[in-house]
Amino acid sequence: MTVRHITSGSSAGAVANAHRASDDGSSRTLIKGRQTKATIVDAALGLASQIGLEGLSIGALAEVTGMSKSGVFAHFGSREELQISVIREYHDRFESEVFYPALSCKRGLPRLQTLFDNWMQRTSTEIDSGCIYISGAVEFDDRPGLVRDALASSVNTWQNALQRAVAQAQAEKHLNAQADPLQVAFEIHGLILALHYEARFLRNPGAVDRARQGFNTIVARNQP
Amino acid sequence: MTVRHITSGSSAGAVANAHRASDDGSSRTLIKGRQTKATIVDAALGLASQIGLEGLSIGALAEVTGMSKSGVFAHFGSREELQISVIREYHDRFESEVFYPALSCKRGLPRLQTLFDNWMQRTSTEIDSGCIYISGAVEFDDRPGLVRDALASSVNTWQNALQRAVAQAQAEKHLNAQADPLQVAFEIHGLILALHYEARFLRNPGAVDRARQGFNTIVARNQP
DNA sequence: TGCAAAATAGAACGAGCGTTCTATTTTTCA
DNA sequence: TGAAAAATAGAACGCTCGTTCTATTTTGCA
Repeated sequence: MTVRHITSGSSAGAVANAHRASDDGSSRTLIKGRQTKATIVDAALGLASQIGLEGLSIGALAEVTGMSKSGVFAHFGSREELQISVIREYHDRFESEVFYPALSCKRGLPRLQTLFDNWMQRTSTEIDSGCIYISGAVEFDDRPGLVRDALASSVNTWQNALQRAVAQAQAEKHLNAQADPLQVAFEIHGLILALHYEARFLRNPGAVDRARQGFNTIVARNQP
Repeated sequence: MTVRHITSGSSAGAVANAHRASDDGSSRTLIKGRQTKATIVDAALGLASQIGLEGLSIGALAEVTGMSKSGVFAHFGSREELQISVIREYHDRFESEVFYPALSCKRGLPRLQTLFDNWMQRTSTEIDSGCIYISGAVEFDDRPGLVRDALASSVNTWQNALQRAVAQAQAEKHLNAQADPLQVAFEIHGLILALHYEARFLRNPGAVDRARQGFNTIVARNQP
């Protein structure tokens, strides 16, 4: 099996950090600064998952990591770059927790099913750490800029992967070829969003089963 | 036809405003302060629809309405009360734009269809004014307090109304009685959320048709 | 080991925030 | 019309924010 990266090859071009912020992934030696940066981004992702990318503050981050504000700041050069770093980190984790593991399932419906299960798991079981693809969309739908762009880019990448999985299930004759993969992906996305809404905001414990049943219905309806 | 209010009768008990903020709806004479408050809330709703309830600031509101910060503030006594007022206003408008008009359609599937259409309209065509039931859920899912409570209460009211409409469609033999109204409402909610996400964040113009098609599919599947 | 470079700390900045206080204007009603 | 009440303005508060500056410490490497 050819392991295909979720991203379509475009490496998004390593924007040079404005200040003296350490560059990403070029050198081989893992110097101290890089470790620290990783620690900060990890903490930032945890914080952003709870209170959102917009709620992320350098002061709070400094307190959590036990550093000074300026010490944290120096790694990014701006709050915007910090937010983008968080999005990149989330993208990587999403990829390695949702997308990659599904590649070991055989192409078609099994893989699609696993993608959905993994996705649902991320959305629901980690009940205290929200999905920044969802919260970020709400926060940045009216806020143009680099953060929004990074967010939309990651989401598009994932949506394409999902659509591809649906199309593959059709190609494998697991799903009816009549169906529009975009429509199916749209409806699946809706189930995840409803799950997130009901589980996280309304604290409705039955939401997971509802989402799963919705998925099963979609599959059953598009049986070849 | 008995016009039933969307709220289940509980008037939520007119919490007395802390300061000298004008009380709501008791007196008959429409004194100046009440008009001004309505103007402020209207502006606040517009602002909150764009940048969220959390993004709402009294300073910005003062600028928009041409008043002083303290002049604005005095009407509410706290930022929290301002946010709650905005939620109440949104609730009323949602009720009168989505719920009430559907009551003129005959009970069952026609009414359910109209509810969905109106709901979709609010979510999509007013493309530059987001739904605070959606943005608010993301902003307050980890923030306990009166604002969250007010939001959840309004959302629950509306969800109950939607579930009732589904059950009525079953009672009228327009939909299969086997189906679980909660499950159907969940899936419809997902369609609206996906519509909001794709139309507002991803700027995908085809989202309205996708949502409509999703609804039609749900109806077709649950045909008696 | 020593020296340049990188990483971090600490203080300070200007701005915006919600809120409080007091004064002043406007409205209401007998 | 005039006095009481309500509405509004204006200044100031303590706080937090992102950011900038200058030291100081720590690291990496010849």
